[in-house]
Amino acid sequence: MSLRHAILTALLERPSSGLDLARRFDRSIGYFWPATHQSIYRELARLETEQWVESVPQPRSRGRRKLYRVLPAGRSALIAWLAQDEEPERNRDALLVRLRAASVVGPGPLLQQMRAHRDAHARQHAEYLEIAERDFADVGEDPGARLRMLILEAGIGLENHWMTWLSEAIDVLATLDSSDQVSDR
Amino acid sequence: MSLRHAILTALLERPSSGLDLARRFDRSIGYFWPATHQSIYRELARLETEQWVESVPQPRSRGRRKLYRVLPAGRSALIAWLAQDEEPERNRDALLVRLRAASVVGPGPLLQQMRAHRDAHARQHAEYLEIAERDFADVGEDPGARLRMLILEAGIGLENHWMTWLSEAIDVLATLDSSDQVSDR
DNA sequence: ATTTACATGTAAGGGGTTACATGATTTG
DNA sequence: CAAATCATGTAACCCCTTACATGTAAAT
Repeated sequence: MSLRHAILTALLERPSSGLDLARRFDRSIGYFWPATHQSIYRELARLETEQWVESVPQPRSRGRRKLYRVLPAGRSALIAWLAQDEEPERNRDALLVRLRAASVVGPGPLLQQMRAHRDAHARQHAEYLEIAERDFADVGEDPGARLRMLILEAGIGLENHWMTWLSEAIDVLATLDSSDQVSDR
Repeated sequence: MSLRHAILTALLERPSSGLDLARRFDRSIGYFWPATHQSIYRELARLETEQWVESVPQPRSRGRRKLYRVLPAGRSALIAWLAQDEEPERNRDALLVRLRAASVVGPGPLLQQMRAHRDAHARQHAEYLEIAERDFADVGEDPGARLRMLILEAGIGLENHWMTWLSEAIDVLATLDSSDQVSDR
């Protein structure tokens, strides 16, 4: 149930159209709460019926652009949501399922895939570092910026963890593979 | 689409009833692919109609216990799935959404929650370490065991990342809070 | 005018969660 | 035999994904 709160947050930072939101998600909040334009539009519609946001049609603009803005009730709801405490959710990780399967039926072409994952995480890591340099080089005293920087650091650490672990895992798998100790049955 | 493959893997490791599977999930595969007994039963039913598994009713046992076993088609399907490469999926993380919201409307009682999260991750970390000592103290040469150990190490590293990051984040938040630089509007 | 790009939406389906329902065997 | 426990299953709902559809303005 976090999409609506992510949207409220983004709209508080800057009133936007649905598509703008989708684009902004792709390079910030979407890193830890991915959302397509479809799900964003759906949620915006709900938020509007609940009077948590309002929309103003923008004539003389492309398409049927509408600008969304958070209403006081939406702001209150966001603050109320922050006050609820929730358990840490367990994340699903298909790669670990695959590795577990490999421990039973043999690794097969998994080594390749883990290299691809390692590279993907390395790319994401690099992207985060770029953002850090570009947006947070001199974070200063602004508390909002320091919190956003914290979030980015969570992402950096996470990618770093996966890069490190995947490198080690790849080494182990390569050894097992070459020594042919894992057969297919 | 990984639940079925997680189930196939678990059943290959040991033929089980649905409830047994659910219990085993809670202390192994479920760490990275949580599943309730309901979802497991549903998936088992599907797997059976596809002839990927078979079930043998167990009379003289409690309830209407059925023992599930993987059929050759299921084994092949699992191996085929291992051969497909998939992109790393983006994990959703509500806590980071909350932190982002906090950067806009103020942290409120978030500090408390982050302490709770830190403790929860510390507990999970400790649990993983126990498992490592109990089950992998002398992992030896068995390739299957080494792969399962790798998976555990991924979990340990992950929990470690969150413990570390949360500790730092808590420090930063505490500073911001006490210096009252984040107001509620 | 037609095409391209922008912008909002609809529809179908999948997978998971939660709450509830039912059947069968032990236990007291 | 009643209650507790084990075991399987149903139903409703929610959110997300994917593919498709429609409307409006700019570009050529």
